[in-house]
Amino acid sequence: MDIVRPEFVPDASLSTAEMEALQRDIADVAVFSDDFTFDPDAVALGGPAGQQTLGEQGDEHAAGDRPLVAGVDQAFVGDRAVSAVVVLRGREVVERVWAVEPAEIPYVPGLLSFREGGAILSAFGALDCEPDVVFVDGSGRIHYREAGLATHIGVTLDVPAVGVAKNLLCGEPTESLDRKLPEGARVPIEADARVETSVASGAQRADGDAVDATEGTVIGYAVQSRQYESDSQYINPLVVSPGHRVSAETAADLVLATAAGYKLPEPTRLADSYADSVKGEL
DNA sequence: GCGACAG
DNA sequence: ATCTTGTCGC
Repeated sequence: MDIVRPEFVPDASLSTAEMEALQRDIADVAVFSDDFTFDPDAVALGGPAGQQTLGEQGDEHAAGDRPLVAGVDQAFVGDRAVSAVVVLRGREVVERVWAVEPAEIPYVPGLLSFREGGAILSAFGALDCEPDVVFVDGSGRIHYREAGLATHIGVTLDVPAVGVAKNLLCGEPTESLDRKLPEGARVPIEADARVETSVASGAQRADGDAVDATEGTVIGYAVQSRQYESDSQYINPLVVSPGHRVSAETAADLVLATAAGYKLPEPTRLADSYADSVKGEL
C-alpha cells in the first residue's frame, strides 16, 4: 500500500524539537472518530480455528465483504528493526510481508515512531492488499502529543489505525487497574496533565495559544481481552487507543472482536510471531 | 534533584 | 524490545 502523506514519514535525523513539532502536526490532522466504510460487526472472528466450513466463515457475511484487518509488530536484530505485517479476513491469513531497516535512534518514550516507523512503512510498502484497518503495537492517541506510533502510521498511510499497547504511557484510568477485571471489560483512560491536546481538537485561549489537554477527555481504554478462570491469578489488560479514523470505543470493540483466547488480538499475535520467525532467519 | 514514560 | 531456567497455575 502507498504512503499518502509523505511529509509525515518519520525522519530519525531530526532534532527532538523537530520530532515533537512533527507529532503536533500529525495530531492536528489525525481523526479520532469513526471514519471508515467497512462494517465493524463483520470483523468478528468466526468459530474455533479450523472448524469453519465453506460458506460459513463468520455469521451473516460472505467472505468477499469481510473486512481485512492487518496486524504489525517488530523484532530487533542488533540495531536493525524487522517489521512484520499479517493481514486477516476473519481467521484466514490473506497476506504476510516483512521488511528490515536500521533502527537509527534508541528507544525514547514518546518518540517510538522515529525508531520503528521506517521499518513499518517499508513493510506496508511491500503489501499488495489494502487493509480496512491496521493494529499497531503501541499507543495511538494515548501519547504526550496525541501522536503515538499508531497515529503516526495511520495518518501517514491514511488508513484506519488502532493502537494496542501492553502498558500505559500516560493518561489516567477512571478506576484502578490493579484488580482483576472480567474478560470483555473496558476501563476509560482519560487525558491528564501529561497530554497536550492538539489545537484542532482542543480549546484555544483568546491569545491564540493552545490550551493543555481537555483533561478528562477519554483518549483510550484498558481492555481485558482475556482473563483466567481462577481467582488466584490475573492477566493485565491491554491499553487500546485510536490511531486514526477510529473512535476510542470502536478501537476497543475491534480488539475484543479479534481476540481468540489470547491476550493479544489475532492480527497482532500473528504479526508478533511472524516477526520473531523472520528474525530467527537473519 | 526527583519522578516517569509505549517498544 | 532483548537477555534467559525454572516454575507456578491453568
